[in-house]
Amino acid sequence: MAGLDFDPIERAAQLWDDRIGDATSMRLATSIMRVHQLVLARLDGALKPFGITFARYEVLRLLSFSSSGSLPLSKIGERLMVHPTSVTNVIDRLVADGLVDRRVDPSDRRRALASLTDAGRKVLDDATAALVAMDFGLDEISPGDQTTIHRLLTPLRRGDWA
Amino acid sequence: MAGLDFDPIERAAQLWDDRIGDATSMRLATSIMRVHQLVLARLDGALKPFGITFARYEVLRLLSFSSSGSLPLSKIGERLMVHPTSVTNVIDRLVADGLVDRRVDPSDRRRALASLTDAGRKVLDDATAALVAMDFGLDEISPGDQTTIHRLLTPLRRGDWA
DNA sequence: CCTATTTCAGCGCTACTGACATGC
DNA sequence: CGCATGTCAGTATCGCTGAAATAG
Repeated sequence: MAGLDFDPIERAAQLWDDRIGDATSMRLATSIMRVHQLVLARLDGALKPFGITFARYEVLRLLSFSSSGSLPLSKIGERLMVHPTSVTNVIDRLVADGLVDRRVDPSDRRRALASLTDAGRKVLDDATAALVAMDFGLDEISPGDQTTIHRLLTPLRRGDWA
Repeated sequence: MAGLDFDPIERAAQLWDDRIGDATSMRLATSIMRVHQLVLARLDGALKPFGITFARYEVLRLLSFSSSGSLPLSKIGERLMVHPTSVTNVIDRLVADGLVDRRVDPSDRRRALASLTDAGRKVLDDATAALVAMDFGLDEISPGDQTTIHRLLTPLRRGDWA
């Protein structure tokens, strides 16, 4: 299936180093693309039995963490760094599947408030157990290394908050 | 614009730790998703003036690195970990833009060989300069840390080659 | 009037499945 | 015939732009 007998990123990095120059950032950028593709496929695969994607899982989780139990769509987009139209789209599907309720905010009728249904909470709990059981697709990395990677990546996200 | 005054991933990790358990792998998985989104947007933004995406850039680069100057589409998919139908799609667009030539392999007429055109080589060189100038969107991370992250992520990709 | 929130239509991209044609 | 390579049709997901409706 794989067919390769070498690390394709390392190979590309060597050629880059020979012909172009320092390959450090090119190598990491390529790594990030591939690791994302790999981990996302694992997460979506684990969530498939529950009929949700990882993007939808993140919305369910965010709703379950909100103190009031509901959040306006704009807040969801802010927290998850998702475009407003994409939030509408994701919520639409979760509502259609009966996992989320949408209602108008009485205190500001421009707003739409989303909250978990009982079915949504059940799916969230089961999905969470599945993800924890597979260590979020990261079990080849030790907990210590996981923490290190997260810490070293944080400067990239610095623009996400004040 | 951002509106947040805290690290949303760190906030989610704290709540996770309180209510569910160890947040190490959940935090890194979420980090990977966000960092990918961020870096890809930077790369695609830098490549937009050249009319290509990062996915197409990777194909151009791979072709330029091949010793014979051309590669069968199946090989491209293998190396870049891209689905066969996606390879066809990407090559179609590169051919339409005049950056890649496609011809039948004389030695095995099932195969399609892709190679760079002169225009493709020019775009590749200019695009490479632009990406190097922006350090592949990773300039908030020191070269040493970039190397460390890449090394610690590698076990995840271990299944990509024998 | 201006602004904030959300929705809608539409476009572009990538991924995948299943089916198919072609050639080894 | 089986197998490999590639294409096509169709579906799903997400991302964005531009425009509109509604409400503060």
